[in-house]
Amino acid sequence: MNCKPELIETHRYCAEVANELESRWQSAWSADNLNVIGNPGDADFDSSKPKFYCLDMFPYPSGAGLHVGHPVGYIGSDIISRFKRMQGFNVLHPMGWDAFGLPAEQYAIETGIHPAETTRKAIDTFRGQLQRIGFSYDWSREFATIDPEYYKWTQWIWLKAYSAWFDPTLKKARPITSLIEGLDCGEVKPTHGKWQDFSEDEKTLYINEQRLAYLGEQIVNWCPKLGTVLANEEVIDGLSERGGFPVVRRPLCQWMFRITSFADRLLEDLEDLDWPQSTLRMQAEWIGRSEGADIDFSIDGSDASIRVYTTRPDTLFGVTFIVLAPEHPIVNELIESPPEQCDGNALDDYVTQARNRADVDRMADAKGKSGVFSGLYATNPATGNCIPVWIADYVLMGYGHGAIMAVPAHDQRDHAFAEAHDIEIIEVVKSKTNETFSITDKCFSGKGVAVNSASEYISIEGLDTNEAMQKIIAWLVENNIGVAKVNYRLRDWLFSRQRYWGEPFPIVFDAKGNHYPVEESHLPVVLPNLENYTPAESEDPTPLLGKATDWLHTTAGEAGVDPELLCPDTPVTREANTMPGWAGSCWYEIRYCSPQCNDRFVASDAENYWMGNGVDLYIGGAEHAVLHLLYARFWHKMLFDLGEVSCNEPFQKLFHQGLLTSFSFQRTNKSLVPSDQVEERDEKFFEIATGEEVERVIAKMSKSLKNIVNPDDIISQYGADTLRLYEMYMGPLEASAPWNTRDIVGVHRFLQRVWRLCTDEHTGKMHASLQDAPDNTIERALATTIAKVTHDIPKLAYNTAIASMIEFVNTATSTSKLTADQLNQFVRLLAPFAPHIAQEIFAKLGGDGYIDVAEWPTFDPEKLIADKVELPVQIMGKVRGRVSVSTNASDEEIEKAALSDPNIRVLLETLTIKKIIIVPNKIINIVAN
RNA sequence: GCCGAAGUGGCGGAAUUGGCAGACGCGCCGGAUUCAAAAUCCGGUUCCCGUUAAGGGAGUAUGGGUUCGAGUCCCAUCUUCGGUACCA
Repeated sequence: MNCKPELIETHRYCAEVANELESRWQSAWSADNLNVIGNPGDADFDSSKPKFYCLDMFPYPSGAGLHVGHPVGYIGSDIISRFKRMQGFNVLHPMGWDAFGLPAEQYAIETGIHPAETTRKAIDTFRGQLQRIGFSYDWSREFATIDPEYYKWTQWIWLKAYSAWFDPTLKKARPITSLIEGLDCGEVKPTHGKWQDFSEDEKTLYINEQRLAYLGEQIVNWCPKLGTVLANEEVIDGLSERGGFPVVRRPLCQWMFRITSFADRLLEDLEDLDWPQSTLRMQAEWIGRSEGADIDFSIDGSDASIRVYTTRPDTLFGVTFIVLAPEHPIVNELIESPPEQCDGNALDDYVTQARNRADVDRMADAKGKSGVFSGLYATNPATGNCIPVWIADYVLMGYGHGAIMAVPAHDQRDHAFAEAHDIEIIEVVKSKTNETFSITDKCFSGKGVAVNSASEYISIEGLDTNEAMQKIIAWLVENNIGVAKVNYRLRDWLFSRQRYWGEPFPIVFDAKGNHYPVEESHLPVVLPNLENYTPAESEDPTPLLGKATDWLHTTAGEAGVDPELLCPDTPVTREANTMPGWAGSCWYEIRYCSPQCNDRFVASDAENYWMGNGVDLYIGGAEHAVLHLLYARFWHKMLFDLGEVSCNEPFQKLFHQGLLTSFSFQRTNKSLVPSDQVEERDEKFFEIATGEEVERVIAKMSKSLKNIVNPDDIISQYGADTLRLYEMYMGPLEASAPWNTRDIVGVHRFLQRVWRLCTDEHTGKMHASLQDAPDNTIERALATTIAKVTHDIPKLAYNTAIASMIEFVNTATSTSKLTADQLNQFVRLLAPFAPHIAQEIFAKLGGDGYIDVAEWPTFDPEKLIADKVELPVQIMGKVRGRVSVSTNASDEEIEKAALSDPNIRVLLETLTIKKIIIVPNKIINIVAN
């Protein structure tokens, strides 16, 4: 007898077999362009078929390569894409690279290697790793944001915004020429003065101020030593996170986007989107629309006044002080000539300190409620009372007018400040429900009834909050003190960076500082090479591209400025700032429709077909819930208004995949131990160095914790199909779950059993045992599985779909009565999840062509209905027995069956039946006592 | 602080509208097979009491409530994770 182990193992589904067949089919798919999809107008493209545009958030290709967390969302999108293809959809499923960004630039600073070189290399690594997982991307549509043919159009879109304004009457973006025409013919009035009286320079200035992309001053965190601007989170206590150098907050003139003009539409249009509730809410809160009033407080002994914004004008009688942000314009004047009661030096110190603190730090000592008295007094217009003006950093310059009317009785922060600085607290709103409430202990910020709210000027005494607000606003307007106002938290978008590795702006400046756009024919403005990438130490913010002097200084003609605007030999300076990382990701979903189009940013008919009502499914991490998704929506709306795209919203349905976490180990003092320094003994974990027991906890995958898992390793051990299946089987796609290498064997064994259903492991041949006549149990199990998988895939409930397939295979294995046709149907169900093994078995069964284009199995609903059903019988909600009845039995029959059950009969002997509840095909509950 | 999400066996997780809690997988236990082991196949596996069994009790973070019936609905509390803006 021959029992050499290697012979027995030869035809078992294992890593070698998986890897062999996976590479073989991947090559075949690629050679036959299986996943290349055409566009409307192409010879073999059927545009009468429904479309499904399934998009992944494209990755930033880091030098470290993929880890197993990256593919989670990609596997999810691949499954539904393959499913839709089998259901007869035209599926657009592309992939590309978000390739501008800081890490490559940092690396270039350290090594001198051009970011393009490292980025291209990283892209190759990523592409290779993704392809090995067997995704059905149409790689012919691949592009990177750093491709000049791509960023040419990023620059072009920016020019569109530069050449547009927001028409407040039509509530949409329009070409800037329509503004100029409107102003010239008097249809549009400037916000101040008469257009005819404007000088040419004033006119230009005014027009420039109206552009959707405009130059504005913004405060930035400048670190002179590092020669760079830092993000808020990179600044800790006024020092740079990297190196600990001083950081100053100072204004800088930069390109901005007028996203605030679109605030209303960005908010309203959220309603029609099929997005996670939590994300919709986060976007809405970020936009932060509020209704209230602007109110002017006159300063005593001066003609000037302070304008504040409030959401609660009804609390005007309770205003006992005013607070200005340290950055408020009046504060500068105070420092220069301090009033009598104001300590100018102390104020100067406070303002300097506050200005250089990040908002995060201001937030940190919320309890301190620091502030300085300004020496000024203002008048409360409702009471005529004289109230002090304070300066405190809990008021931010970036919101409202940088000044507030403080109502300590009804605002948490004002209350804390008043307590700290001994300022009067006057209650002006009484809660309708909580009568025993004491305003000296804490504030009441809800709505209620106005009290203490009458004076010789106006009374709102006894009015409900809403009525009170209306009445006081009417009075404010009548007396020219204030006006109703809608306010947004959203600020205009700062779009300049002083970096190298980003898209250059297609714009130049003349000697006087006037700006001129580069004409489309001269796009792209290509990023010049630099000798080295280290920023220069400097007191003034300087863009890195300023080093490329040859490129920087040119002539209008060479740069491509319209000769009618500027004589071609005029010397000009190029814009040396670059666009931020967000730029490329703001419109990539559009470009995928026709990535090779070179006469337009997208071919209209392709955009029309694929974008239709927007991307049908957009999968990506929740960390992009606000910024990326808001910015992309803004660009899309702008392009829609200007007639460049056909729909109003880019992403119809959005899904966030969960974070893939990993295990880590924690000492008793809560510090973490890298995973390679821990050993497992008897299901307990010990730190090797100390022998101390450590606790296994969930943590993010990180280099320092040594708990990163590389998909390549998993594939070489089990194959790509096992990796795909495991990542989807771990739990719901939207939930975070810890990677546990131990569990992978489960799905691998499942694939082995699938393999064994048709393959003799000794010979590698097809089983002769496949039946001809279908068995009823198997038929029903198969129908159930088809129903479950077909139902679960559109919900992206892959874990339960896989569980039902496992159940089917277990049934098929234990009965061994499967027919070739049943197996064929089953592998078609499996194909979206584990495409390679499914394809191999499909081919072995004599399937025609590729399984990817085979038909999705259907089932006869009749087969799902059993003729008998077992019902649990409860007495007072506890299961005491079970009866078997026919599915269509009447309530009387069921009741009779339940009461005649011996167990039930015994139990009921001492009880009186009050009621019997029968839930059809579910349960019987006898109410008795 | 505020907002959002979530707490179910030893572990990952199942559970249409309130209707048999623990599907499926891992791990563990037992059996078949084997000289033996691996692999495979079959069976068991929430906890407690019941020496086995029949059976009983408890149980979905905690404490209340609604209901014939609650993992699911309501109120309060605790814990964890994610987001963040002292937003007037």
